Amino acid sequence: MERAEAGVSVGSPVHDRVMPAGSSSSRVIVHVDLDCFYAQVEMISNPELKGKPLGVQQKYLVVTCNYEARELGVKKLMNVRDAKEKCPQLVLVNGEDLTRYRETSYKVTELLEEFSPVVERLGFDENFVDLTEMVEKRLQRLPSDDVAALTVSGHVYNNQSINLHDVLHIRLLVGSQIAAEMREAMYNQLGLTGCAGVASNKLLAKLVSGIFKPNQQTVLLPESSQDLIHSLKHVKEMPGIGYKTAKRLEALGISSVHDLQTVSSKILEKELGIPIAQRIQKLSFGEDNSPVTPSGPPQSFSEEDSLKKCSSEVEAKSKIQELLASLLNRVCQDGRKPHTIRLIIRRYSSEKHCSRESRQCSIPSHIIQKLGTGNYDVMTPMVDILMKLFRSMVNVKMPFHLTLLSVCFCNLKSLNTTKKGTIDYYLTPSLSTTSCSGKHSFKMKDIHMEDF
DNA sequence: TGGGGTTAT
DNA sequence: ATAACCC
Repeated sequence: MERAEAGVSVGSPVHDRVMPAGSSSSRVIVHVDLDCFYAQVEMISNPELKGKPLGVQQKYLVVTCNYEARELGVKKLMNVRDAKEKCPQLVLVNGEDLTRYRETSYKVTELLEEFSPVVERLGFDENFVDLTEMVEKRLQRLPSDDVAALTVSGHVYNNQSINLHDVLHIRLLVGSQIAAEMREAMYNQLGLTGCAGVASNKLLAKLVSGIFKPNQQTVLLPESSQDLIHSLKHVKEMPGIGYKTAKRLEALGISSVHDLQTVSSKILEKELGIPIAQRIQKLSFGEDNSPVTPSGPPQSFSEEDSLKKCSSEVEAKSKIQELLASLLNRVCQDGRKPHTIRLIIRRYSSEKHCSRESRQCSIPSHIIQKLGTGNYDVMTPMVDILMKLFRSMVNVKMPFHLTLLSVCFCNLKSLNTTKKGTIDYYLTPSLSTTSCSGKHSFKMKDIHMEDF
Protein backbone atom coordinates (compact mmCIF):
# COMPACT_ATOMS: atom_id res chain seq x y z
CA MET A 1 0.00 0.00 0.00
CA GLU A 2 1.52 3.26 -1.04
CA ARG A 3 -0.26 5.85 0.97
CA ALA A 4 0.75 9.43 1.35
CA GLU A 5 2.45 10.19 4.63
CA ALA A 6 -0.18 11.82 6.78
CA GLY A 7 0.78 15.15 8.23
CA VAL A 8 3.50 15.85 5.69
CA SER A 9 3.11 18.87 3.44
CA VAL A 10 -0.33 19.57 4.80
CA GLY A 11 -2.38 21.50 2.32
CA SER A 12 0.00 21.14 -0.58
CA PRO A 13 -1.93 20.65 -3.79
CA VAL A 14 -0.37 17.24 -4.42
CA HIS A 15 -1.38 15.88 -1.06
CA ASP A 16 -4.87 17.23 -1.35
CA ARG A 17 -5.36 14.73 -4.13
CA VAL A 18 -4.71 11.58 -2.12
CA MET A 19 -7.02 10.03 0.40
CA PRO A 20 -6.34 10.57 4.10
CA ALA A 21 -4.12 7.87 5.60
CA GLY A 22 -6.17 4.98 6.96
CA SER A 23 -9.17 5.98 4.94
CA SER A 24 -10.24 2.97 2.93
CA SER A 25 -13.45 4.52 1.72
CA SER A 26 -13.50 5.99 -1.73
CA ARG A 27 -12.67 3.54 -4.48
CA VAL A 28 -12.40 3.81 -8.25
CA ILE A 29 -14.00 0.82 -9.98
CA VAL A 30 -14.36 0.11 -13.68
CA HIS A 31 -16.87 -2.27 -15.19
CA VAL A 32 -15.88 -3.48 -18.65
CA ASP A 33 -18.62 -4.98 -20.79
CA LEU A 34 -17.90 -6.40 -24.23
CA ASP A 35 -20.34 -5.58 -27.04
CA CYS A 36 -22.41 -8.62 -28.14
CA PHE A 37 -19.50 -10.84 -27.21
CA TYR A 38 -20.31 -14.14 -28.95
CA ALA A 39 -21.17 -12.29 -32.18
CA GLN A 40 -17.87 -10.41 -32.04
CA VAL A 41 -15.94 -13.66 -31.59
CA GLU A 42 -17.77 -15.15 -34.56
CA MET A 43 -17.00 -12.14 -36.75
CA ILE A 44 -13.34 -12.42 -35.87
CA SER A 45 -13.37 -16.15 -36.72
CA ASN A 46 -15.09 -15.45 -40.02
CA PRO A 47 -14.64 -11.84 -41.21
CA GLU A 48 -17.10 -12.41 -44.06
CA LEU A 49 -19.81 -12.12 -41.43
CA LYS A 50 -18.83 -8.53 -40.71
CA GLY A 51 -21.39 -6.00 -41.89
CA LYS A 52 -24.16 -8.59 -42.10
CA PRO A 53 -26.91 -9.04 -39.53
CA LEU A 54 -25.59 -11.92 -37.41
CA GLY A 55 -27.20 -14.01 -34.72
CA VAL A 56 -25.62 -16.67 -32.53
CA GLN A 57 -27.88 -19.65 -32.13
CA GLN A 58 -28.13 -22.18 -29.31
CA LYS A 59 -30.86 -24.74 -29.89
CA TYR A 60 -33.86 -22.72 -31.07
CA LEU A 61 -32.75 -19.43 -29.51
CA VAL A 62 -30.80 -16.48 -30.85
CA VAL A 63 -28.81 -15.91 -27.67
CA THR A 64 -27.10 -12.78 -28.93
CA CYS A 65 -26.69 -10.82 -32.14
CA ASN A 66 -24.64 -7.99 -33.57
CA TYR A 67 -25.86 -4.41 -33.88
CA GLU A 68 -26.80 -4.79 -37.55
CA ALA A 69 -29.26 -7.49 -36.48
CA ARG A 70 -30.51 -5.41 -33.55
CA GLU A 71 -31.32 -2.53 -35.85
CA LEU A 72 -33.49 -4.92 -37.84
CA GLY A 73 -35.46 -5.89 -34.74
CA VAL A 74 -33.64 -8.97 -33.47
CA LYS A 75 -33.41 -9.15 -29.68
CA LYS A 76 -31.30 -11.21 -27.33
CA LEU A 77 -32.84 -14.57 -26.42
CA MET A 78 -35.33 -14.33 -29.26
CA ASN A 79 -36.85 -17.45 -30.74
CA VAL A 80 -35.16 -18.39 -34.06
CA ARG A 81 -38.49 -18.39 -35.85
CA ASP A 82 -39.44 -14.94 -34.59
CA ALA A 83 -35.99 -13.63 -35.45
CA LYS A 84 -36.12 -14.99 -39.01
CA GLU A 85 -39.60 -13.56 -39.39
CA LYS A 86 -38.45 -10.13 -38.23
CA CYS A 87 -35.26 -10.33 -40.23
CA PRO A 88 -35.21 -12.84 -43.12
CA GLN A 89 -31.62 -11.87 -44.09
CA LEU A 90 -30.38 -12.81 -40.59
CA VAL A 91 -27.27 -14.98 -40.74
CA LEU A 92 -27.13 -17.55 -37.97
CA VAL A 93 -24.12 -19.37 -36.60
CA ASN A 94 -24.26 -22.11 -34.00
CA GLY A 95 -22.87 -21.06 -30.65
CA GLU A 96 -23.47 -24.16 -28.56
CA ASP A 97 -19.75 -24.91 -28.30
CA LEU A 98 -18.41 -22.25 -25.96
CA THR A 99 -14.71 -23.10 -26.40
CA ARG A 100 -13.65 -20.06 -28.41
CA TYR A 101 -15.84 -17.74 -26.37
CA ARG A 102 -14.32 -19.07 -23.16
CA GLU A 103 -10.77 -18.76 -24.47
CA THR A 104 -11.32 -15.22 -25.73
CA SER A 105 -13.03 -14.32 -22.47
CA TYR A 106 -9.97 -15.33 -20.45
CA LYS A 107 -7.70 -13.40 -22.81
CA VAL A 108 -9.70 -10.28 -21.97
CA THR A 109 -9.46 -10.93 -18.24
CA GLU A 110 -5.71 -11.53 -18.53
CA LEU A 111 -5.26 -8.32 -20.47
CA LEU A 112 -7.11 -6.40 -17.77
CA GLU A 113 -5.05 -8.11 -15.07
CA GLU A 114 -1.99 -6.51 -16.63
CA PHE A 115 -3.38 -3.12 -15.64
CA SER A 116 -4.22 -4.21 -12.11
CA PRO A 117 -4.32 -7.75 -10.74
CA VAL A 118 -7.65 -7.22 -9.00
CA VAL A 119 -10.07 -8.37 -11.73
CA GLU A 120 -13.41 -10.02 -11.12
CA ARG A 121 -15.20 -11.81 -13.94
CA LEU A 122 -18.96 -11.74 -14.31
CA GLY A 123 -19.99 -14.23 -16.93
CA PHE A 124 -17.82 -14.46 -20.05
CA ASP A 125 -18.17 -10.86 -21.19
CA GLU A 126 -17.93 -8.63 -18.13
CA ASN A 127 -15.11 -7.75 -15.77
CA PHE A 128 -14.72 -5.45 -12.78
CA VAL A 129 -11.34 -3.93 -12.03
CA ASP A 130 -10.46 -2.02 -8.86
CA LEU A 131 -8.43 0.93 -10.10
CA THR A 132 -8.03 2.65 -6.72
CA GLU A 133 -4.32 1.92 -6.30
CA MET A 134 -3.46 2.61 -9.92
CA VAL A 135 -5.21 5.96 -9.78
CA GLU A 136 -3.38 6.84 -6.55
CA LYS A 137 -0.03 6.04 -8.13
CA ARG A 138 -0.72 8.15 -11.20
CA LEU A 139 -1.78 11.09 -9.07
CA GLN A 140 1.25 10.83 -6.83
CA ARG A 141 3.62 11.27 -9.73
CA LEU A 142 1.58 13.96 -11.41
CA PRO A 143 3.05 17.47 -11.01
CA SER A 144 0.60 19.77 -9.21
CA ASP A 145 0.42 22.18 -12.11
CA ASP A 146 -0.74 19.41 -14.41
CA VAL A 147 -3.96 18.82 -12.49
CA ALA A 148 -5.57 21.75 -14.23
CA ALA A 149 -4.92 20.07 -17.58
CA LEU A 150 -6.54 16.74 -16.67
CA THR A 151 -9.41 15.74 -18.91
CA VAL A 152 -12.05 13.08 -18.79
CA SER A 153 -12.08 10.28 -21.31
CA GLY A 154 -15.48 9.44 -22.72
CA HIS A 155 -18.85 10.57 -21.45
CA VAL A 156 -19.74 12.00 -18.05
CA TYR A 157 -23.11 10.77 -16.77
CA ASN A 158 -25.76 13.49 -16.86
CA ASN A 159 -23.22 15.75 -18.54
CA GLN A 160 -22.27 16.84 -15.03
CA SER A 161 -19.43 19.33 -14.95
CA ILE A 162 -16.13 18.31 -13.47
CA ASN A 163 -14.67 20.15 -10.51
CA LEU A 164 -10.87 19.87 -10.67
CA HIS A 165 -10.71 20.99 -7.03
CA ASP A 166 -12.71 17.96 -5.99
CA VAL A 167 -10.44 15.04 -5.17
CA LEU A 168 -13.20 12.52 -5.97
CA HIS A 169 -13.75 14.01 -9.40
CA ILE A 170 -10.03 13.96 -10.10
CA ARG A 171 -9.70 10.31 -9.14
CA LEU A 172 -12.68 9.21 -11.23
CA LEU A 173 -11.39 11.20 -14.17
CA VAL A 174 -8.05 9.40 -13.99
CA GLY A 175 -10.09 6.20 -13.78
CA SER A 176 -11.80 7.16 -17.02
CA GLN A 177 -8.41 7.58 -18.68
CA ILE A 178 -7.33 4.12 -17.54
CA ALA A 179 -10.64 2.70 -18.78
CA ALA A 180 -9.96 4.22 -22.21
CA GLU A 181 -6.49 2.64 -22.23
CA MET A 182 -8.05 -0.72 -21.36
CA ARG A 183 -10.53 -0.50 -24.21
CA GLU A 184 -7.80 0.59 -26.58
CA ALA A 185 -5.67 -2.40 -25.54
CA MET A 186 -8.60 -4.77 -25.98
CA TYR A 187 -9.12 -3.48 -29.48
CA ASN A 188 -5.45 -3.38 -30.52
CA GLN A 189 -4.46 -6.73 -29.03
CA LEU A 190 -7.66 -8.76 -29.34
CA GLY A 191 -9.78 -6.88 -31.87
CA LEU A 192 -12.64 -6.57 -29.39
CA THR A 193 -14.83 -3.56 -28.61
CA GLY A 194 -16.75 -2.90 -25.45
CA CYS A 195 -18.17 -0.42 -23.02
CA ALA A 196 -16.80 0.74 -19.70
CA GLY A 197 -18.30 2.42 -16.69
CA VAL A 198 -16.26 4.13 -14.01
CA ALA A 199 -17.71 4.85 -10.56
CA SER A 200 -17.03 4.50 -6.86
CA ASN A 201 -18.42 0.97 -6.48
CA LYS A 202 -19.34 -2.11 -8.50
CA LEU A 203 -23.09 -1.46 -8.59
CA LEU A 204 -22.72 2.07 -9.94
CA ALA A 205 -19.89 1.14 -12.32
CA LYS A 206 -22.03 -1.60 -13.80
CA LEU A 207 -25.12 0.57 -14.13
CA VAL A 208 -23.21 3.44 -15.71
CA SER A 209 -21.30 1.27 -18.19
CA GLY A 210 -24.52 0.63 -20.08
CA ILE A 211 -25.48 4.27 -20.54
CA PHE A 212 -23.79 4.84 -23.90
CA LYS A 213 -23.86 1.68 -25.93
CA PRO A 214 -21.85 0.18 -28.14
CA ASN A 215 -18.14 0.81 -27.74
CA GLN A 216 -18.33 3.87 -25.48
CA GLN A 217 -17.60 4.66 -21.86
CA THR A 218 -19.15 6.73 -19.11
CA VAL A 219 -17.95 7.98 -15.75
CA LEU A 220 -20.32 8.65 -12.87
CA LEU A 221 -19.53 11.54 -10.52
CA PRO A 222 -20.89 11.15 -6.99
CA GLU A 223 -23.40 14.02 -7.29
CA SER A 224 -25.26 12.13 -10.01
CA SER A 225 -25.52 8.72 -8.37
CA GLN A 226 -29.10 9.31 -7.20
CA ASP A 227 -30.14 10.24 -10.72
CA LEU A 228 -28.56 7.03 -12.02
CA ILE A 229 -30.31 4.67 -9.64
CA HIS A 230 -33.63 6.47 -10.05
CA SER A 231 -33.31 6.08 -13.80
CA LEU A 232 -34.11 2.41 -13.21
CA LYS A 233 -37.78 1.84 -13.81
CA HIS A 234 -38.04 -1.21 -11.60
CA VAL A 235 -36.10 -2.82 -8.72
CA LYS A 236 -35.62 -5.93 -10.85
CA GLU A 237 -33.16 -3.90 -12.97
CA MET A 238 -30.89 -3.53 -9.96
CA PRO A 239 -28.02 -6.04 -10.21
CA GLY A 240 -28.34 -8.26 -7.14
CA ILE A 241 -32.14 -8.25 -7.17
CA GLY A 242 -33.15 -11.26 -9.17
CA TYR A 243 -36.39 -12.88 -10.23
CA LYS A 244 -37.29 -14.31 -6.82
CA THR A 245 -36.49 -11.26 -4.74
CA ALA A 246 -38.30 -9.00 -7.20
CA LYS A 247 -41.41 -11.18 -6.86
CA ARG A 248 -41.25 -11.05 -3.08
CA LEU A 249 -40.80 -7.29 -3.20
CA GLU A 250 -43.75 -6.96 -5.51
CA ALA A 251 -45.86 -8.85 -2.97
CA LEU A 252 -44.91 -6.09 -0.53
CA GLY A 253 -45.99 -3.44 -3.00
CA ILE A 254 -42.40 -2.46 -3.74
CA SER A 255 -41.65 -1.89 -7.40
CA SER A 256 -39.61 1.29 -7.78
CA VAL A 257 -36.20 2.14 -6.40
CA HIS A 258 -37.90 4.85 -4.35
CA ASP A 259 -40.28 2.26 -2.86
CA LEU A 260 -37.30 0.18 -1.78
CA GLN A 261 -35.47 3.18 -0.35
CA THR A 262 -38.41 4.24 1.77
CA VAL A 263 -39.89 0.94 2.92
CA SER A 264 -39.44 0.30 6.64
CA SER A 265 -36.27 -1.73 7.11
CA LYS A 266 -38.03 -3.75 9.82
CA ILE A 267 -40.71 -4.87 7.41
CA LEU A 268 -38.10 -5.68 4.75
CA GLU A 269 -35.98 -7.65 7.23
CA LYS A 270 -38.99 -9.64 8.42
CA GLU A 271 -39.92 -10.53 4.86
CA LEU A 272 -36.50 -11.27 3.33
CA GLY A 273 -34.26 -11.91 6.29
CA ILE A 274 -31.77 -9.41 7.70
CA PRO A 275 -28.81 -10.04 5.34
CA ILE A 276 -30.75 -9.75 2.06
CA ALA A 277 -32.92 -6.89 3.34
CA GLN A 278 -29.96 -4.82 4.44
CA ARG A 279 -27.97 -5.53 1.32
CA ILE A 280 -30.67 -4.68 -1.20
CA GLN A 281 -31.84 -1.62 0.68
CA LYS A 282 -28.30 -0.29 0.56
CA LEU A 283 -28.24 -1.10 -3.15
CA SER A 284 -31.35 1.04 -3.59
CA PHE A 285 -29.34 4.03 -2.36
CA GLY A 286 -26.50 3.20 -4.73
CA GLU A 287 -24.38 1.88 -1.86
CA ASP A 288 -22.39 -1.28 -2.44
CA ASN A 289 -19.34 -2.06 -0.36
CA SER A 290 -18.71 -5.46 -1.91
CA PRO A 291 -15.07 -5.75 -2.92
CA VAL A 292 -13.78 -6.57 -6.38
CA THR A 293 -12.85 -10.18 -5.70
CA PRO A 294 -10.14 -11.53 -8.02
CA SER A 295 -11.68 -14.45 -9.87
CA GLY A 296 -8.47 -16.30 -10.60
CA PRO A 297 -8.79 -19.63 -12.39
CA PRO A 298 -12.27 -21.18 -12.59
CA GLN A 299 -13.69 -23.02 -9.56
CA SER A 300 -15.50 -25.53 -11.77
CA PHE A 301 -15.78 -26.83 -15.32
CA SER A 302 -19.05 -28.03 -16.68
CA GLU A 303 -20.59 -29.09 -19.96
CA GLU A 304 -24.29 -29.35 -20.48
CA ASP A 305 -26.72 -30.21 -23.21
CA SER A 306 -30.40 -29.57 -23.22
CA LEU A 307 -32.49 -32.16 -25.00
CA LYS A 308 -36.01 -32.44 -26.26
CA LYS A 309 -36.31 -35.81 -24.67
CA CYS A 310 -34.05 -38.34 -23.01
CA SER A 311 -36.00 -41.32 -21.75
CA SER A 312 -33.62 -44.26 -21.75
CA GLU A 313 -30.49 -45.13 -19.86
CA VAL A 314 -28.58 -45.83 -23.09
CA GLU A 315 -29.38 -42.39 -24.46
CA ALA A 316 -28.29 -40.83 -21.20
CA LYS A 317 -25.06 -42.79 -21.14
CA SER A 318 -24.16 -41.71 -24.65
CA LYS A 319 -24.81 -38.03 -23.84
CA ILE A 320 -22.85 -38.33 -20.63
CA GLN A 321 -19.90 -39.80 -22.55
CA GLU A 322 -19.92 -36.85 -24.93
CA LEU A 323 -20.01 -34.32 -22.11
CA LEU A 324 -17.31 -36.13 -20.18
CA ALA A 325 -14.97 -36.37 -23.17
CA SER A 326 -15.05 -32.60 -23.65
CA LEU A 327 -14.58 -32.00 -19.96
CA LEU A 328 -11.55 -34.28 -19.79
CA ASN A 329 -9.91 -32.23 -22.53
CA ARG A 330 -10.58 -29.01 -20.67
CA VAL A 331 -9.38 -30.33 -17.35
CA CYS A 332 -6.22 -31.61 -18.99
CA GLN A 333 -5.52 -28.20 -20.48
CA ASP A 334 -6.07 -26.51 -17.15
CA GLY A 335 -3.55 -28.69 -15.37
CA ARG A 336 -5.36 -28.76 -12.05
CA LYS A 337 -7.14 -31.92 -10.94
CA PRO A 338 -10.82 -32.08 -10.02
CA HIS A 339 -11.52 -34.00 -6.83
CA THR A 340 -15.30 -33.97 -7.18
CA ILE A 341 -17.62 -34.91 -10.03
CA ARG A 342 -21.27 -34.02 -10.29
CA LEU A 343 -24.12 -35.05 -12.54
CA ILE A 344 -27.03 -32.67 -13.03
CA ILE A 345 -30.38 -33.43 -14.61
CA ARG A 346 -33.53 -31.53 -15.37
CA ARG A 347 -36.75 -33.54 -15.48
CA TYR A 348 -39.53 -32.70 -17.86
CA SER A 349 -42.33 -30.90 -16.11
CA SER A 350 -45.26 -29.08 -17.63
CA GLU A 351 -45.54 -25.99 -15.48
CA LYS A 352 -42.80 -25.92 -12.91
CA HIS A 353 -39.85 -23.58 -13.22
CA CYS A 354 -36.76 -25.40 -14.49
CA SER A 355 -35.60 -27.09 -11.31
CA ARG A 356 -32.45 -29.15 -11.46
CA GLU A 357 -31.33 -32.07 -9.40
CA SER A 358 -27.77 -33.16 -8.84
CA ARG A 359 -25.67 -35.88 -7.23
CA GLN A 360 -21.98 -35.59 -6.63
CA CYS A 361 -19.17 -37.73 -5.27
CA SER A 362 -15.45 -37.67 -4.74
CA ILE A 363 -13.30 -38.91 -7.58
CA PRO A 364 -11.24 -41.92 -6.42
CA SER A 365 -7.60 -40.93 -6.08
CA HIS A 366 -6.33 -43.61 -8.48
CA ILE A 367 -8.43 -42.00 -11.20
CA ILE A 368 -7.33 -38.47 -10.31
CA GLN A 369 -3.72 -39.54 -10.77
CA LYS A 370 -4.42 -40.85 -14.26
CA LEU A 371 -6.07 -37.60 -15.34
CA GLY A 372 -4.08 -35.78 -17.95
CA THR A 373 -1.68 -38.67 -18.58
CA GLY A 374 -3.53 -39.48 -21.78
CA ASN A 375 -2.32 -43.07 -21.77
CA TYR A 376 -4.79 -44.70 -19.46
CA ASP A 377 -8.49 -44.97 -20.05
CA VAL A 378 -10.11 -42.70 -17.58
CA MET A 379 -13.38 -42.53 -19.50
CA THR A 380 -14.61 -45.99 -18.54
CA PRO A 381 -14.32 -45.69 -14.75
CA MET A 382 -15.65 -42.12 -14.84
CA VAL A 383 -18.66 -43.09 -16.94
CA ASP A 384 -19.32 -45.90 -14.44
CA ILE A 385 -19.30 -43.40 -11.60
CA LEU A 386 -21.57 -41.01 -13.49
CA MET A 387 -24.04 -43.77 -14.31
CA LYS A 388 -24.21 -44.69 -10.62
CA LEU A 389 -24.96 -41.06 -9.85
CA PHE A 390 -27.53 -41.16 -12.63
CA ARG A 391 -29.30 -44.21 -11.21
CA SER A 392 -29.29 -42.66 -7.74
CA MET A 393 -31.48 -39.87 -9.14
CA VAL A 394 -33.46 -41.65 -11.82
CA ASN A 395 -35.30 -44.88 -11.30
CA VAL A 396 -34.49 -46.46 -14.65
CA LYS A 397 -37.13 -49.16 -14.12
CA MET A 398 -39.77 -46.47 -14.30
CA PRO A 399 -40.52 -44.24 -17.29
CA PHE A 400 -38.66 -40.90 -17.23
CA HIS A 401 -38.26 -37.83 -19.37
CA LEU A 402 -35.17 -35.65 -18.97
CA THR A 403 -34.61 -32.34 -20.73
CA LEU A 404 -31.05 -31.66 -19.63
CA LEU A 405 -27.86 -33.49 -18.76
CA SER A 406 -24.80 -31.82 -17.36
CA VAL A 407 -21.49 -32.99 -15.95
CA CYS A 408 -19.42 -30.80 -13.68
CA PHE A 409 -15.88 -31.12 -12.36
CA CYS A 410 -15.21 -29.10 -9.24
CA ASN A 411 -13.07 -28.98 -6.12
CA LEU A 412 -10.05 -28.34 -8.33
CA LYS A 413 -6.65 -28.72 -6.71
CA SER A 414 -3.27 -27.73 -8.06
CA LEU A 415 -1.55 -31.02 -7.19
CA ASN A 416 1.31 -28.72 -6.83
CA THR A 417 0.25 -27.60 -3.40
CA THR A 418 3.99 -27.12 -3.01
CA LYS A 419 4.93 -24.02 -1.08
CA LYS A 420 7.07 -21.35 -2.63
CA GLY A 421 10.50 -21.22 -1.11
CA THR A 422 10.75 -24.99 -0.64
CA ILE A 423 13.08 -27.07 -2.77
CA ASP A 424 10.13 -29.06 -4.16
CA TYR A 425 8.67 -25.91 -5.66
CA TYR A 426 11.61 -25.62 -8.00
CA LEU A 427 11.92 -29.35 -8.74
CA THR A 428 8.26 -30.14 -9.43
CA PRO A 429 7.23 -29.91 -13.09
CA SER A 430 4.38 -27.47 -13.32
CA LEU A 431 1.38 -28.90 -15.13
CA SER A 432 0.33 -25.47 -16.24
CA THR A 433 3.52 -25.05 -18.22
CA THR A 434 3.52 -28.60 -19.58
CA SER A 435 1.49 -29.68 -22.58
CA CYS A 436 -0.92 -32.53 -22.08
CA SER A 437 1.04 -34.87 -24.28
CA GLY A 438 4.51 -33.61 -23.43
CA LYS A 439 6.16 -36.07 -21.08
CA HIS A 440 9.05 -34.45 -19.35
CA SER A 441 8.95 -30.83 -20.30
CA PHE A 442 10.12 -28.61 -17.47
CA LYS A 443 10.05 -24.90 -17.37
CA MET A 444 12.37 -23.14 -15.01
CA LYS A 445 10.41 -21.19 -12.46
CA ASP A 446 11.59 -17.72 -11.68
CA ILE A 447 13.42 -17.42 -8.42
CA HIS A 448 12.36 -14.52 -6.24
CA MET A 449 14.30 -13.80 -3.07
CA GLU A 450 11.08 -12.71 -1.33
CA ASP A 451 9.85 -16.31 -1.55
CA PHE A 452 12.36 -17.43 1.06
C1' DT B 1 -34.95 -19.71 -22.81
C1' DG B 2 -28.89 -21.67 -23.57
C1' DG B 3 -24.70 -22.98 -21.80
C1' DG B 4 -22.38 -21.62 -18.87
C1' DG B 5 -20.60 -19.50 -14.09
C1' DT B 6 -20.60 -17.83 -8.58
C1' DT B 7 -21.79 -17.71 -3.55
C1' DA B 8 -24.86 -18.65 0.42
C1' DT B 9 -27.62 -21.76 3.09
C1' DA C 1 -27.96 -30.61 -2.41
C1' DT C 2 -30.42 -26.81 -3.41
C1' DA C 3 -31.43 -22.10 -4.20
C1' DA C 4 -30.38 -17.73 -5.29
C1' DC C 5 -27.72 -14.62 -8.17
C1' DC C 6 -24.97 -13.15 -12.69
C1' DC C 7 -24.08 -13.27 -17.91
